[in-house]
Amino acid sequence: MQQPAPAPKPLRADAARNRDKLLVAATEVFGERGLDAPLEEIARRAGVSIGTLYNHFPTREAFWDAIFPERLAALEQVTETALAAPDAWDGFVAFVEGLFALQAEDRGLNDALAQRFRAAGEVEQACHRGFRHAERIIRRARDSGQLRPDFEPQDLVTLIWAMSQVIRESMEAAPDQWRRCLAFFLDGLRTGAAHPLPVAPLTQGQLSEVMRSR
Amino acid sequence: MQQPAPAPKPLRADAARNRDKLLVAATEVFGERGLDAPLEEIARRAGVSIGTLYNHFPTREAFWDAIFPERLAALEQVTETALAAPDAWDGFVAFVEGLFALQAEDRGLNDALAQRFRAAGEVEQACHRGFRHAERIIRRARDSGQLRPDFEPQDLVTLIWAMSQVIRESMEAAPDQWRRCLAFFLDGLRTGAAHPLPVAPLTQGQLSEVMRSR
DNA sequence: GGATAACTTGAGGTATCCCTCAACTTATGC
DNA sequence: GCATAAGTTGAGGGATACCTCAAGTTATCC
Repeated sequence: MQQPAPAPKPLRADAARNRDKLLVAATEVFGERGLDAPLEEIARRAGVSIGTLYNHFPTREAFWDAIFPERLAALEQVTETALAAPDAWDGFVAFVEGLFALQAEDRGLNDALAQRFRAAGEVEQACHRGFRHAERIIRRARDSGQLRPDFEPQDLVTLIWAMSQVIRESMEAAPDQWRRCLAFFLDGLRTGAAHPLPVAPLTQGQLSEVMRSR
Repeated sequence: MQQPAPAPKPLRADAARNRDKLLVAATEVFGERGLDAPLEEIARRAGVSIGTLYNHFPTREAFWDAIFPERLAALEQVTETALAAPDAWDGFVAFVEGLFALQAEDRGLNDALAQRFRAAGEVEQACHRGFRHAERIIRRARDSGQLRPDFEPQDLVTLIWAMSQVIRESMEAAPDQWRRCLAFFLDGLRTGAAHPLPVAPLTQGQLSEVMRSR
């Protein structure tokens, strides 16, 4: 029923070793320098020629497909913990804190979630699933009366944009600052803090346009 | 007492014309594409060779020094309006809204204020002055009891990082979204909304380190 | 150990952007 | 008008990064 891979094709021993070295290097390099890091740096750090890199990963995106599922699994862990929290607000807070903590650990993930790079394939799938789960966390917190009722799931996207920049800029000099910024933001998301909003949330169309570009 | 310019040197008529065309083009190009726009695009749009561009503006920063003082004057206008507001909180809100509205109009200014590029010379001076004024606006709003007392002037820097990314990402598809995001944030900055913060504000040292890098 | 398919290599072509400078053009003052 | 200083030009050299492919190397199977 699932037809997993058309032709798994076992790799030759040396090729498998090189693939692994490339993946390790790519994880490091993307994590440190972001998703636009030069591929040649990855090849160099893996101790492999640029040709071999392209042999195993014909595009930059192929790396992402190989790297991010694991990272996004960590995110799913965060999601589950959040949904399991006895208090809905605490769950919501745990979710965003966990999410941003992951982004703060990995510049590549930060770039990916901030939509600074067009996700495709596996990564896009996982993002969709993640967003679906986030919706549940948001609705639950709203229904409990603690998260302000006009905070829509789309607003999470905006929040991620905002925090991703704070994380990026303060990463070296003050790696915890994003928590302070988030705390301000969260204080504005409590029902008791809510004042009328001046602008409607992103529409579905705007959302996908925003995702499409770049 | 002031010794304004060591040698003003009147330009030849055609040179002055070219300089103007370059400034107009640079304002457009930086405004549309950000501070890392290719200089060759500016020369092209000015209808002038790349050599002439370098003749008038030997570095990218020279353009900024020529362009931004005017833009930053608009910011000073915003500042004054904010300080003149009868209500201190309204003044604070007017200040941040005015600031981000300017950033939303001009990708270059957005880049500059988000510290995405090392400012130097005139621009840096103007930023310092602007920050000094912002401090007064913040203190005034705190003293009035409306802005939460633990919001420090340094936190404005973080807020600017956050909003600059939101502005950049939503610029085309939903150019007003930043106002919604800011509204959430502002609701968290009212005294009534305040909960204890988990992290201390940026120290002076961290602040200047952050400014130094990139 | 040899044949063969699998894999690796890295020089080199493309592209973009930076910046310079020797040769040319033109405004200006006499 | 003409001499000259002022200004303009754009080819070209330097960097960086992308990606390809013909030639060379190596694991694997018998």
